[in-house]
Amino acid sequence: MKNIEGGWDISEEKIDKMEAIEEEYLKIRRNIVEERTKSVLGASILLSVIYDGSAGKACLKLYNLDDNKIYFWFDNTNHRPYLLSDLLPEEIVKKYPQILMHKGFNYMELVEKYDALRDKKIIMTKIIANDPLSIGGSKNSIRNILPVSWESKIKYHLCYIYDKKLIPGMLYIVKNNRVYQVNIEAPKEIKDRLKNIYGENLEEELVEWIKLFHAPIPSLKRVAVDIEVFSPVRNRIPNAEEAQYSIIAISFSGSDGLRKVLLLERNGVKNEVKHREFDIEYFKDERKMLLKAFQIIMSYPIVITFNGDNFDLPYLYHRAQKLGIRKEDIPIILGREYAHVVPGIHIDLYKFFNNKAIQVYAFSNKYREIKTLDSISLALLNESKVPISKPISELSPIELASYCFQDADLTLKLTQFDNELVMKLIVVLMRIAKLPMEDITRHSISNWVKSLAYYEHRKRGFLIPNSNDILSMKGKIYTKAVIKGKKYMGAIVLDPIPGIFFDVVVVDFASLYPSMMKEWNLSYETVRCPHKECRNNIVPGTPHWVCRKRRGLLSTIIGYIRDLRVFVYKPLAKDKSVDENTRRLYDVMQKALKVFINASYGVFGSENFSLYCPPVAESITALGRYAIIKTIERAQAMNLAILYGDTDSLFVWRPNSENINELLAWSKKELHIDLDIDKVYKFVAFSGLKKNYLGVLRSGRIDIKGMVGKKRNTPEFIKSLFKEVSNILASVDNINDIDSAIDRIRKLTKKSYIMLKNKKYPLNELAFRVTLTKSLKEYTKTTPQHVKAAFQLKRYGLNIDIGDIISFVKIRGGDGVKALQLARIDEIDEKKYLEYIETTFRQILESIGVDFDDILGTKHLDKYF
DNA sequence: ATCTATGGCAAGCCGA
DNA sequence: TCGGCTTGCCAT
Repeated sequence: MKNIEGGWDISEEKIDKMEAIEEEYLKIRRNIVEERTKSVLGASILLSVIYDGSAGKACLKLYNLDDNKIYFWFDNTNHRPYLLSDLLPEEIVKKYPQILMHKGFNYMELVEKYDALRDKKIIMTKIIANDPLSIGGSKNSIRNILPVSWESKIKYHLCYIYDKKLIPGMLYIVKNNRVYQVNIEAPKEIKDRLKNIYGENLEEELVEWIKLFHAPIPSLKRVAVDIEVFSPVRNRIPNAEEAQYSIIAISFSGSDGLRKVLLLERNGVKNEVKHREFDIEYFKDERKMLLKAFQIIMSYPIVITFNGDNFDLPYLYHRAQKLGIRKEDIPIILGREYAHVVPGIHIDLYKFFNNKAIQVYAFSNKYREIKTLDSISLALLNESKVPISKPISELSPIELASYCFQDADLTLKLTQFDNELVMKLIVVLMRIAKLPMEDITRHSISNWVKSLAYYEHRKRGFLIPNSNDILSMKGKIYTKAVIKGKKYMGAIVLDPIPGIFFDVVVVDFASLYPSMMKEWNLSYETVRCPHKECRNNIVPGTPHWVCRKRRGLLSTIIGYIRDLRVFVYKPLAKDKSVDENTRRLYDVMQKALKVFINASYGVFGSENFSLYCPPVAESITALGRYAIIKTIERAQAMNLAILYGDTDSLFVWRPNSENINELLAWSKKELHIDLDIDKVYKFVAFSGLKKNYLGVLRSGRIDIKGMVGKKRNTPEFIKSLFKEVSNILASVDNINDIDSAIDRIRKLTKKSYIMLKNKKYPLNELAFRVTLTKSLKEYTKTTPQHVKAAFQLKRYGLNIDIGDIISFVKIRGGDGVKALQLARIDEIDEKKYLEYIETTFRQILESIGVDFDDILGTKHLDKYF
C-alpha cells in the first residue's frame, strides 16, 4: 500500500474492500464508454449537442426517460465542411481573391445574391472545446477548415453542413442510427386562443412554437455535490489548481433520496459515528474516497454544484491526479470556463443564479445581496445554513459531515422548491434559446438571444452577418442622450406634481418596447434597409426608415413570444379553471418568455450583442416617446389630469371610468398598442422628485418607489424607521386622517433623534452597506467612502474583491468613515446620521405637504445637541 | 472571459 | 465655497 499523505495502518480486509470499490468503479466507466452509444433509444430529452467541425462529427447527450441514464449518440456521417469558395457565387470569389479579407465587404450585396445557395443549408457550427469524450480534439476547428488569417472575417459563412435541426430540451427517439423528434401535438385550445388574434390559418412557425411549450418536461434525476478541504490556515480558500491539501469530506444529496457523506479519517482517530439525517462512509485512504465519489458522480445524469466550475470540480480533478489517479479515470473534464462531468451534465447554480435576467425577471429581485449559497437559499427557500463557530479543519467529524451535507442539500433544494421550478425553467429556456443545458445555465441573456436568432437564421437559410458589417452599415446614431456618456436618447419622465392626491389611476402600455418592435417591423435588417421605396417609412423623431418589403426576423420572433405570453400563458397561469399543476407549468413558461421579451430591446443597444444595431435601439425608444406623448396629448384633450408618468405609464387623477376606457380604446385604435389599467391608488404622495413617490393601493398595500429609506445601502435603523412611517401612512383612508398621521410621524421622528443621541442604536444598525463594483485599484478618479473602508480592511489582512459588500459607519475625524468591523460606538458622527434621517423623512413628509422643520418644532438640528 | 438599455437622485470627492 | 464629476442604487 502506497503512503499518500501521512500514511495509515490498513488491514488486509480493508484493502480487499477498497479494491472492490476500484474494480466496481472501472466497470462503470467501461460500461459508460462501451455501451452507452445505442442505436435504439426510447423517448429521450436532448441535453447537449457537441459539434466538432474539423472531424465533421457531432455528439448528442440524450437523457433516456426509461432508465434515467445519459446516452451518447454519435453522428459519424462525416460531413466534410464545404470550402467557402464552394458556397459563394463565382463572381464574388473572383472579385475578392482573398474572399472575405477585403475590408469593405458588402454583406447586403451577398444577401441579395444568396438565394441560389439556399438549398445548401448552411449553418454555423458550435464547437465546445475539450468535449468529454474527445470526439475531435482541436480547440477551434475553424482553423482546420480555413487558413488561420481568415478566421476573424469568416464568422458569418460557416462552414459546416448539418441538416438536422435539433432543439436542446426537446424529446427525441433514436432508431437505426437516426434521430427522430417525438411528435408533439399543439393543443387545440391553445391554437384557438391564437386564432382569435391571428385568424383561422396559423402560421406553421407559430405552431412550432406552441409545440415547444407543450412537449412534456420530465423530472430529471440529479445529485448535488459539495466538498470540504483541509486548510491549515484560517479562512484561506484552498487553491484548486495546486490541490495541496486533503479533501476531508464529500457530500451528496440526490433527487432519488440519496443522502451521503464520505468522510476521511484523520489523525488516526477512528470515528464510526452515525447521523440520522444521512449516511456516513468513512475512508482511511483519500484516493479510495475519491474513487467512490467518482462512482456516484458517474451514476447520475445530472450533477449540480454551487460554484463547482471554479472550485469543487477542479479541486477534485487536480487532487485526484495528485493522488495518482489517471486522467482518463477521472469523470471530470476541465474546460476553460466549464467543468464538465462524464457522462452527464454539470450545472453550476452559482452561475445560473448570478445571471441578471434570472435574478430580475424570473425571481423578481427576491435575492440581490451577495450571491452566496446561504443568501440565495434564505431568499428562495427561507432556509439558511447553520453557522459554524470553528474553522473547518477543527470541526469534529460529525460536525464536519453535517456542515458539508447541508451545502449539498441546500444546493439540491434550490432545484426542487416550487415544484422543481428551476429545473423546469432551465428546460424551457433551453427550448426557446436552443442552447444546451451547460450553456443556458452559464451564459447571459445576450447569448440566449443570439443563439435563438442564429437558429432562426439557419432555419430560413439566411446568412448570419458579422457584427462589424452591421455596425459599418448601420452604426450611426442621431439622437442625443440626456445622460452624459450614453449613446442615444431614452425614455421620457414627466415632472410629478408634488403633493398628496386621492383616487389615482395608473395606466400603462403592456410591454411597450417589444410591441413597438412588432408593430414597426424593427429588426437589424429592416431598419435603414437598402430599398429606395422604403425611405419614406420614417420612424417619428429620427431620420431612420423601416423596410416595407421584408418581414424583420427579430421583430417576428419577438412578436410571437410576446403574443404567446400575453394571450396564452399569462392568462392561463391565472385561470382558476385550469388544474393546479398545469397552471404552475404555464407560470414557468410565462416567466421564461418574459425574460426574452424584456431583453429584446436592450440587446440591440449593447455592444456585446452579436447583432448590435444602435439605430434599432434608438428607433424603439423614439417610438416609445412618440406613444406616450401622443397619449398625453389625447388625455389632455379629454380633460384628464395627468399627475406623473415614466416611460410607459401615466398617473391620472380622479378620472371617470368612461374617459379612461375611451383613452384605452383610442390607444388600441390609433397606436396599435394595448394601454391597460395597471393600478388604482387610494392615494399617491409625490415628493416632487422624479421616480420618487409613495402610494397606497385599494387593497391597503403600500407602494414605495425610489425613496432613500428603501435603498439597500441605507443603514438598518433608518430602514426600520421608514417602515414604521410607511405603515402609519398606509392606514390613511381619506384626507381627514392625515393630521393624526402627521402627529404620529412627528413623535416617531423625535424619538429616533433621541435614540440616536443617546447611542441606543447598535453599531451594526448604523452601518451603510455598499457594493464594490470594481476592484480596489480601479477607483482612480475618486475614493468613495466604501472604498476607504475597504482599504482599512485590507490593511488588516482581509481579502477584498470586486462584488464584496463593504459595511461602514460614519465617524468623527480621520477618514470620516470606518469599516464596521473596526469601529466603536463612541466614534460615531451623530450629525451625519441626523442629516440622513432628515433626507429620508423629508422625501415622505414634503409629499404630504408637511415642512420637515415643523415636525421638530425647530429650525436647527444643533438644538438637539 | 464577462457584459440587455437609458433616466434620475443622493452623497461625496476634488479642483478651481 | 461652488460646481462638475464619480459612484451606487433604483425606476421603467
